Amino acid sequence: MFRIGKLSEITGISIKTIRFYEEKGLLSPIEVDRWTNYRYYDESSIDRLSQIAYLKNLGLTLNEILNLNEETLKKKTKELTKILDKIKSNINTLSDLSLKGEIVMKNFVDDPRVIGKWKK
Amino acid sequence: MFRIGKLSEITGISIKTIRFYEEKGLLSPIEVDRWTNYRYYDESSIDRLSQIAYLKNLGLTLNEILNLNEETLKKKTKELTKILDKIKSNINTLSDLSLKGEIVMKNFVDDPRVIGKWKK
DNA sequence: ACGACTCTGACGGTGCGTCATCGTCC
DNA sequence: CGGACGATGACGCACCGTCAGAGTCG
Repeated sequence: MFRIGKLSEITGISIKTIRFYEEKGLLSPIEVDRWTNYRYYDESSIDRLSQIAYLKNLGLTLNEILNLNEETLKKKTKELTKILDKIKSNINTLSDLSLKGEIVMKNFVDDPRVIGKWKK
Repeated sequence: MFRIGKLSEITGISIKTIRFYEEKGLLSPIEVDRWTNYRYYDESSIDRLSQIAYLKNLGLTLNEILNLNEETLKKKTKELTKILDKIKSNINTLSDLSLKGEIVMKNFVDDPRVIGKWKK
């Protein structure tokens, strides 16, 4: 059993973040001293925290991690696939903008036209 | 000259958002009635709002839109490229997880091993 | 007893949505 | 005069970072 500072040191996850995860119901201390309110953890806490960090790194939100199931993963995969396409398209548009040096777009009332520049 | 509701209606951007952009220094009313504090806009406001929406859709943050220049766009392009790779890799990992039905990962102290499952 | 550690609580940042409670326009 | 419209202000969400001011451990 060790305290929050140790858990933070081992995992590289900040104390604040650990407490925040607790608040969200993601990770509970094994024990809490009723007098000092100090939190105590053990090896299983390291596992759980690792799991959270891992899933977060994959792009899951904390809520999704909280309600983890197969459905969650499939939805997330689809979601990421959409984002992927969007980003691809955005990268192309951005490179194009850099080349041309002007912002051409449709606004909500008129035809496409230049409504911004930034090159000197 | 028209008021904020009209601008919102034309652009499809919420009143709250328009006010928020103003607060951030992105878009100012053409005129403000000193007595009622009503904001008034014209055609150029529509252009500016279109521009903001367009750039935001490309993935720029409001701060980046505020300080828009070539450097910003190049940085953003690089940033998006990194994210693209990350998402690709995450999609692969997620599909893999869905197949296996278990969460295998390295935690911070031990070797890779299963520390989570979700399939019934 | 002293420094390092921990506690709770509050505010900040991003980009708004959503009330709530006013005054205003026509 | 009434209903739509506008104003300011505050709280909420996601995910924490960063104090501040207190108590605690070794």
